[in-house]
Amino acid sequence: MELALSLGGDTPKPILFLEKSSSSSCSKDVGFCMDLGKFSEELDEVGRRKRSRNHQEIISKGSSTDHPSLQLDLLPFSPVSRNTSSSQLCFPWLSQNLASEPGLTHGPGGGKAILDMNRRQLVAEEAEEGAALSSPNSEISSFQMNFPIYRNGNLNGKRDHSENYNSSSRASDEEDASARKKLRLTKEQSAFLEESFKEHNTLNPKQKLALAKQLNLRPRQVEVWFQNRRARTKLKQTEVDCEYLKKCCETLTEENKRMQKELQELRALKSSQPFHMQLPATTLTMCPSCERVSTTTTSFAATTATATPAATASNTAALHNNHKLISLMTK
DNA sequence: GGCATAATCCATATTACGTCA
DNA sequence: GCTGACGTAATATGGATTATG
Repeated sequence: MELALSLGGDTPKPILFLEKSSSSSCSKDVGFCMDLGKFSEELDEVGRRKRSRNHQEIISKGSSTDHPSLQLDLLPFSPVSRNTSSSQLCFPWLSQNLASEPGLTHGPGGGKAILDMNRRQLVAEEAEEGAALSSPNSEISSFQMNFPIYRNGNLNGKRDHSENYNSSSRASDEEDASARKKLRLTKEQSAFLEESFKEHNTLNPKQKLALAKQLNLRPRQVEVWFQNRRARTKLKQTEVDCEYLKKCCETLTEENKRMQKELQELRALKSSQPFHMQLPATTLTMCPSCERVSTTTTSFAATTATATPAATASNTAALHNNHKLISLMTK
């Protein structure tokens, strides 16, 4: 399915060619490649979501768009057919559409370059990666965007698995077609994505496409990167929160211990006091004005100490005021 | 307007690959 | 060279939201 990408949908280099062309396969003004890229991505997305459920849905989706020439040929790229021999992957529409495209006048051998690139990549890579990851040696590499593609750490020259992707080794490596490929982003790409993430941790479609174009990645890769980045951020935040709660727990435990100790001391003190000084006095008081009954709990000593007639009268007045307030509030 | 369906985006869990000690 | 740990790209899945008929 993702071979649609090899048409240049998500590949910046062909975009430069094709944006200028008046697309015969696309009725929109956006341009063949951008639109096709979106379509490819949609197919990719839908395929990813639906392929395990019902491949027929992909067909129906494809047929409902403005790109009737694409949908049927994309079907072989379902995981079921991942083991399909790359030599069997014939896409007549690819050569027809590109080679015969009137707008594709990009210098001598340009169309052939694309075809060659596609052919190489068809052989060299899984179809799903298609032309999104173009060979640095491609004739059209001069149209490279700001961020060239480096596979498998080739940037630093630490590893060079490129030979694993050439036709000779790959041809005998058909059984590996089902193996998942993993692109290691370059430092520049990661840094750029990080900067973008700082500005906004979610992407709208335009931003996604722009980033993808600028970084020479597929929009889906940008999307996945942001998803994973959000997940990492959340994970780290969770760790920070966990640490904070852990410290809070420790603090509270310490405080609990301290208060338990204090309680024990108070109990010990209480047991050493005379009985009448120990118990708090709970008294029922009736308000003489509204005849409300309220409970007041004070220490016996405090009760006796403040039980002068004047104080009692003042307390009664205050109590009645409280009752009036309560009555107003509860109305 | 209410409903069903599809499409899209996102979060989350998981897998698998690349790197390094 | 082998191996395990780790980071992370990629995948799978389901929920929420929105658009469409």
